[in-house]
Parts: sequence; structure tokens; C-alpha cells
Amino acid sequence: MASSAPSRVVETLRDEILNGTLAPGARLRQEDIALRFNASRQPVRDALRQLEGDGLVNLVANSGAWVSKLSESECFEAYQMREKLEPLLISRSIPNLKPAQIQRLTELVSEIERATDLEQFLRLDREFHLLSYAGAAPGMLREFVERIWNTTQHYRRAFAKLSGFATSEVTHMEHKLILDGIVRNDSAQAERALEAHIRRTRVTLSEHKEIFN
Amino acid sequence: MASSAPSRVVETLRDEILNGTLAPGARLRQEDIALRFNASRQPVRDALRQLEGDGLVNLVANSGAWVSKLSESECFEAYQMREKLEPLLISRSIPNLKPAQIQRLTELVSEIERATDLEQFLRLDREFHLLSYAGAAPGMLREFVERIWNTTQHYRRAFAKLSGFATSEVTHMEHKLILDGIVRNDSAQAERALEAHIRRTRVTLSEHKEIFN
DNA sequence: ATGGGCGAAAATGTATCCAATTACAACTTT
DNA sequence: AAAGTTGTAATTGGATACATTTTCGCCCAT
Repeated sequence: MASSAPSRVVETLRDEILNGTLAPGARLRQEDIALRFNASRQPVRDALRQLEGDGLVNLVANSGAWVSKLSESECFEAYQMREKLEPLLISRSIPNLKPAQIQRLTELVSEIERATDLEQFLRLDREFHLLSYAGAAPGMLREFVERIWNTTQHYRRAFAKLSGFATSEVTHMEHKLILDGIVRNDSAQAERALEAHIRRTRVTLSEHKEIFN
Repeated sequence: MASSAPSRVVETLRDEILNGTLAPGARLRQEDIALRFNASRQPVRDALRQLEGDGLVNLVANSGAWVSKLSESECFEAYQMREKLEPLLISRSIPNLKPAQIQRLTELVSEIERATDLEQFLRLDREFHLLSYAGAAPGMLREFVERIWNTTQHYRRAFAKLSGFATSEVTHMEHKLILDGIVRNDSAQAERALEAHIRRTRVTLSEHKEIFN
């Protein structure tokens, strides 16, 4: 069964924004999108509004829609929020993670360590974090964290590209600390390790302002 | 000049949800709203999507729209997020507050202390907090905090009603501590005072689960 | 009497058409 | 020549009509 037209548009455009096909600032014309999906402009407008709600698209009345763009300070702010919210989320998730999920998380840490190309690294790293929250109940907290991930994804890529997708030893150590907290069902340690990981990432990122040009 | 049809709908419905005219769980039929605003259903659909983005409305495909409802644990979670995010926001706001705004904040603390009815108290308290963030740059952080305020507003009212809108001495003291931090340009104190205020409110709220029936 | 399925009514989803707004460009004016 | 103005093209906003989906009452069968 095929999902509704707006859903298809939302899913596709979201993917293209996250994987970099659509760069921040790119214009989104309703008619073009409608033609592309063999639909009329109404479902497209619905889809654009949904994407706006996800923070991925900016709509300006009587003017048009563009892929969202973060300034340096906005990106910094997003990381500060992550630092506060993600630890809360992971601590709510850990007690509910199933053995199979923990197994997968363990594999992911190894795979990330052995990742050879940038897109692979980004995909695995994202999967690791999103899966680590899989035990948390759906709700505002999860929604907010996922939105932060989505809106900063482009800058994560830009930063990784700049530093030769610097999968430094530090990153691996941090991942292992987080994983250890998960495996040992020690929410407090996972929280601390995750917070430290995000904080270091934020500080490192703030030393590469050239991403935002 | 009158703003666009969707804006009028969004503004009006948002007000009615916040002031309690529309209770959580109330159904929102597109046709009814369209008739009421002398518009067609398209602008109404746009408006509902925007309200969904604000977390005030739930849309279910092919079924309908309802005013958002929080469970006890969701409301608790929202307060935990407030506790983490609001202090961050107020510390970013304080350096940019203008003298006139600080003056108004001072007045508000007094007015809150003398508030006689429930709706007045809710309105003044809300104005105090929102104004205390007025110095912060627009962005995700501010958006998130405002969304938390909006989605929890109904439960703030229910709780205040239950406890005789308990404007306890503790509340006044906390407000004064926050204000003192603002006046003395001491962001750190304001942060601490605000966090303590929210935490106490959260704990108190969690002792009144009957609100969520 | 109760449970399940069927059908009609009602609400949402989509397409097409027209109106309103905006942006751009050419033109006039100083 | 530069700045302001006006007109036209392009794009979005809104309304009407139609299709699809869901829902709920009703009937029938067990």
C-alpha cells in the first residue's frame, strides 16, 4: 500500500536535505515538486508545511520556500541544546533497550571505527545515536532531539569533510564509554559520557567557523 | 491591513487553546472553522498544519484534527525540558534586556503578588517569563521554550485551579530571586533561581496526578 | 441479545481554476 | 547617468468541485 502523496514528498525531500542533495538555501518551487511527484500543488504545500514544522524548510508568505540555513550562532545554540537534552533522553531509553538493540549498538561502534568513507561514517554515527534512543517513549523530548539532529546534519557533514571526517581516537573512546554505560545498564555513566561527547564536539566545531560561508 | 487568512486562524485558535476555550481533546473540523472565518478549507488546513508544528494540535491523516493532550508522563517530561532549556535562554537574554523591559519585569513581580483571580495570575506569570526572554535572539532555543509553555499552559491552569492558584510565598520569593539576577545583570544567579523555580514546580505538579483525568 | 459486516453520510484529501502578491525589468524622469 | 516608477511575467494563495477514506448507524445472521 502506497502512503499518501504528502508523506511521499515529505520523506523524499527530508532524505535529500539530510543526505546533502538539497543544500541549505536551495529554493523549493511548488510547481516543480508537484510535477516531479505527479501530484497537484496542494499536497506539496502540505508537505512543505510539515517540513517547516521539522525545521528543515523555511516558508515565506507570498514568496517561496527554501531549505533551512543555520548561522554559526544558531548551530552553536543547537549543540548547546543537544548537550542538555540528549543525556536526558538516553537515560530514559536505556532501561527499555532490548538485547538485540544493544547487540546492534555494539556492532555499530566497531563499524564506525572501521568506517572508510565520509557518508558511511555519517550514516553509522547517526544510526548509533538514534538507536540508542529507541527505548525512550515517543514524545516531545525525542521529537526535539531528532529535530536538532536533522537541522544540524548538513553542518555535521561539512565539518567531517573539513577534518578528513576525523574519526579520531577520542571519538571512538567516547562512543565506547557511552556503549559501556548502556551495556552495564548504568544510565548515569551513559549520560555523563554522552554529555562530554557532545560538549567536545561543540567546542571543536566552534573552531571551524569557515563551515558557515 | 488584515493579515492572511491562515494567520488569522492560527492566532485565534492558538488564543482559544491557551485561554482554555478549546480544551485538550476537542475536535477541530475543517469545514466548521472555514465557515467561521469566511474562508475555504485550504487556508484552514494550512493553519492546522502550523498549529501542529507548534505542538498545539494533533493531525491524523484521513481522520481529523484534535487539540493536543498531554499524558501525565509527557507533562512531566515537558517540565524536565523546561528545567534544562529555560535557564540557558534567560542567560542569553539578560545582557540584551532594555531598561524599560527590566522596569516592566519589576512591576510584574509586584502585580503577580497582588493578583486576585486565577486568569489574571496566569496571564501575568506568563508575561513575566516571556518578557524575561525577550532579549534572546530568535532561534530554536526560544522556539522550543515557547512551545513547552504553550503545550503545558492548560495543565498550568488546571493545577493553579486545584491549589487555589496557590501563589504561595515560595513562588514570590523565587520570582524575586530571578528578578534580582536580572536587575543585577547576574546571569548565573538568574539561571540558578529559574532552574530551582521550575524544578520545584515540577515536583509539586507531580503530586497532583488527578489533573490528567 | 450480541457480534459482525454492509451501506450511507460525513469528513478529509486532491485537482483544477482563478485571484493576489511579488520580483524583475524596462522605461521615464530628473 | 542614476534613481524612481510602472508594467509584465512568474509564483504563491485561495476557492470550488470532485474523489477517497473513514465512521457510524443499521440490518442480518448466529
